[in-house]
Amino acid sequence: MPKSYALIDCNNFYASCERAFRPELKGRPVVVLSNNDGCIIARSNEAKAVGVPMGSPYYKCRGQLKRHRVEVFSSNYALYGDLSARVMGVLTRFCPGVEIYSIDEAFADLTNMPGGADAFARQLKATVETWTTIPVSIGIGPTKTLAKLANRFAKKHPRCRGVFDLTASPAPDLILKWTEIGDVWGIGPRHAKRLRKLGVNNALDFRDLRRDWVQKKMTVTGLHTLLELRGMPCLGFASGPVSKKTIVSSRSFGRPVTRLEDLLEATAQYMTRAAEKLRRQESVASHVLVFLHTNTFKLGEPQYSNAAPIPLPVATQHTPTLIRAAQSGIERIYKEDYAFKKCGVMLSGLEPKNGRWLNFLDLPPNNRPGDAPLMQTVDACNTRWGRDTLKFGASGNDGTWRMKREMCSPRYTTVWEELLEVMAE
DNA sequence: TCTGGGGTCCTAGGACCC
DNA sequence: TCTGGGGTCCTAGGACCC
Repeated sequence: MPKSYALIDCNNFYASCERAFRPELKGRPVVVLSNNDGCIIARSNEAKAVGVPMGSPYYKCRGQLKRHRVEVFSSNYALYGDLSARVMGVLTRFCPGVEIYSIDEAFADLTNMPGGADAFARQLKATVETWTTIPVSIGIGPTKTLAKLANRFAKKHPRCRGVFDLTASPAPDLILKWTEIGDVWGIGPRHAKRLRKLGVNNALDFRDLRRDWVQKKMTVTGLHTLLELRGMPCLGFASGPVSKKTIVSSRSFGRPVTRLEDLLEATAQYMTRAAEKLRRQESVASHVLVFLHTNTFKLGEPQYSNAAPIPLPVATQHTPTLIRAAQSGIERIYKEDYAFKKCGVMLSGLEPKNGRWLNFLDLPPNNRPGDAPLMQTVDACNTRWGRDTLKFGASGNDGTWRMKREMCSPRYTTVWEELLEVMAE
């Protein structure tokens, strides 16, 4: 029985979020910057139309943005995360199976939808937009890769009005031919370049290649893409949350950092975030990795980068233990007289908190009876009264290394003090 | 002055085991 | 002149994704 997968994708998601509480920005060019106001990472259609490039450094296109009177925002993940949850909430309410793929995308299984997938998708799109203000596009295909491809087509062709069902198309090959090879999901810039040299210019050309050749040159991942384009599902569909296998928290600094004390503070702060994510998915970590590096864009300056692995005797989710491990790693690899740009932590060797083998090392003092209730209390307070209501002294107070966010919009939906105010007369 | 952050999967090669 | 065969685990690096 052939499947019908839908890919629901929010249009210009971060830019659309900035408009949610600023309706006067509709029809105006809007861009959103990465952390530290570094690069342009989201653009409204109007910003794309005036030629603002994706991914380029903000300081390089400041003049252009000003000339076109583009509205510029620092990224506001509190807002985007919350609006994402609302969009996903609508999808899970109406679709039988939903796989949340990223902050702005989800797959849904629309096989055997009464009334047909296309009609259902149009209704779904209208509901998401009415309830959240976020515009979405929906592509439907017999595999995830083809649903992605259909989604791109839905976005680019006004006649689709935001929804395109490849399984109901009279000429699916034409849609494949229209899709450039580099725009196929799973084919990145490297493979695209190689393929173009061989005259493989679009999804249709690729689909008709020999499978053993593709497997040899592009490993089984390339083979999966090939088969998916032929309509054979190779990528699994996971409704429900999937636990991460690694958790990373890292940031570039707002200014160059040379002092060990600042690096230790930042490390504690990042580990606090990583450990929160770890507990949220109810895992424990048995391995910590810390890393730091100088600014690789500064070609004239002395460069240094290093990483330190720290195996833990007992897998844990206890923030102070994880902070101590990470800081010991930083002390090991720190060198004086370098201007550091970034550091970070990674947790790996993750296992479910319950349902793993215990050993005698799990006893005190490695695992004290008070540790778990302490972390539960900290998490509960921070959930109820806001992030960092309770925090660890090791992460400091107002370190000047913290990131730059000079054009941040209010956290309209997650912080009481920043709620939208409306005048009624 | 100013260039993001967080993931996954695959393969090759080294270390180590019997 | 001559130096096995078969495994596992780990890490680094490449490629891709949002």
